[in-house]
Amino acid sequence: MVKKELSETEIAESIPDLWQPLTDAQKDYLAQNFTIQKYKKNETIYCEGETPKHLMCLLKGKVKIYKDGVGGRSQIIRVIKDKEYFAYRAYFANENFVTAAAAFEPCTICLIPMTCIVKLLEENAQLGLFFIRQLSIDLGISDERTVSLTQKHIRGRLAESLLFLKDTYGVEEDQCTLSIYLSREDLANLSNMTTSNAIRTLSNFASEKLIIIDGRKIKLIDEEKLKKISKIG
Amino acid sequence: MVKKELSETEIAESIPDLWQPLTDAQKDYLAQNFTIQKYKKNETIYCEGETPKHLMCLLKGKVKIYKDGVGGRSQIIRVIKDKEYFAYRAYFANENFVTAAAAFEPCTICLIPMTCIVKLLEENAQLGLFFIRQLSIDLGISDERTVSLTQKHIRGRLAESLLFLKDTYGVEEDQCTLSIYLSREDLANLSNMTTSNAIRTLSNFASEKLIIIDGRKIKLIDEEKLKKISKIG
DNA sequence: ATAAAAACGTGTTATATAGCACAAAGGTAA
DNA sequence: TTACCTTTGTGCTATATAACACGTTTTTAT
Repeated sequence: MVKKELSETEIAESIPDLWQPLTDAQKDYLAQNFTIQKYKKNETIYCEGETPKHLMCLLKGKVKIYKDGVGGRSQIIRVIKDKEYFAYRAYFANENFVTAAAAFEPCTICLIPMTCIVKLLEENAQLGLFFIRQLSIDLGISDERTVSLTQKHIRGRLAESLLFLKDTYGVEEDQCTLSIYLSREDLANLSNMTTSNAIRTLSNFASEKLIIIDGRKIKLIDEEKLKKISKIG
Repeated sequence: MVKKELSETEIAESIPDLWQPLTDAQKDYLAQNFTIQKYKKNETIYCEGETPKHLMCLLKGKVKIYKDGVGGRSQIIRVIKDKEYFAYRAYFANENFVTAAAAFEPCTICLIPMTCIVKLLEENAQLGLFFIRQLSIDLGISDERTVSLTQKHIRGRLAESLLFLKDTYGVEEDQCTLSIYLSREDLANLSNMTTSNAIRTLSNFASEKLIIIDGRKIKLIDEEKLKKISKIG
């Protein structure tokens, strides 16, 4: 494995939204206080109940935020792609984590102590607006998701998840293969259904020529139809 | 109807969390820019799809934030009690409303143009922290709720709603009658179930002596048992 | 290379909850 | 009062989806 250390500048370029509103002194302060951490595939990043200490920025990889509910069933709440921030909500709400986070793939994460962030927030209002915007977007998504997951039928929920994965992580060069290869179980946990129903429904979509499945590789063929299925529930 | 105009000071006292971090000049600015609006019982406050323009602070009354989903089913996303702020999320996310709001009871609402708020935010970092905190709390609740509504069984969801209503709106002098009188339909929409199942489950709780129902009046008798039912799903 | 363990796939059954129909009660308006 | 509409309540039926069991394939570890 080639391991290249990321330079300070490279880090900064990776996290422009947060970095940009800062003064030079503030940038310096941040640069002196972050650490880099690597996580293996499927490794837990934080657990439910733990006390949040750092703002995390995903520099490389893919992360799931999930919650274990009743009867061992797990629900994926949201997913993180590179250059996104996470793990800060609970700190701001003055709570322990109510969710857990794990790496879908090998990840590189930049950690910044929340105390540093709060210090910067007290002197830089633009930074505050950055978090307000991010939290507002996430809250809207969460509200939409509550209704989708409770009211749509299985086919609608799975179609929605497939489209959502395309939106979030994009596709490969062929423009239709999802760039993320999830297990059937993760797909089920994302879509609020059992693993067997995810498998069955995926097969149905394939025989209806809406998608092509090759192991964990999923090609979206008829996106319009999938959107329709997602919409009508 | 006795109509008493609220004085500036009274308004200010009603909204301390937002008011408190402001300088005198900022308070003055706010005081010159708010308006008061009254809404009748069941009146719509804003609709899905509309463009948000004002921060709203509920001075008096009770409000539901809801979303109409597939097949005419409505889901109550959250409820607002007096002295709480709402309607600002969509503006910060630069979206139109994805939810609607309506008055459970006659309401008095203070409206502040979001442009004013943004102006204050740019010069007052403490105010930013207020919104960050509020959004963070709401996002946590929304995440918890997603899992509850999808994974718990009917009894668990209804028990949770009853306890939630007690937490939010409190009880009357007898210490057990919920201070809010909801229709069975609203109770169902809060708990993600059909009206008939809300009625049935409520009756079951009553015959199990967990609650006493008298029309829309609900007394919580065995709160411990309700908590247990809510927890195990 | 081989064993062990995960993940995947499929058929069958069980069940929670939605859907529907209809009656009774309560509130509202003329 | 009468009529009317909404809300509440109840029984029955239909159905979507979970649960289970079991075989096959793929991945991982030794």
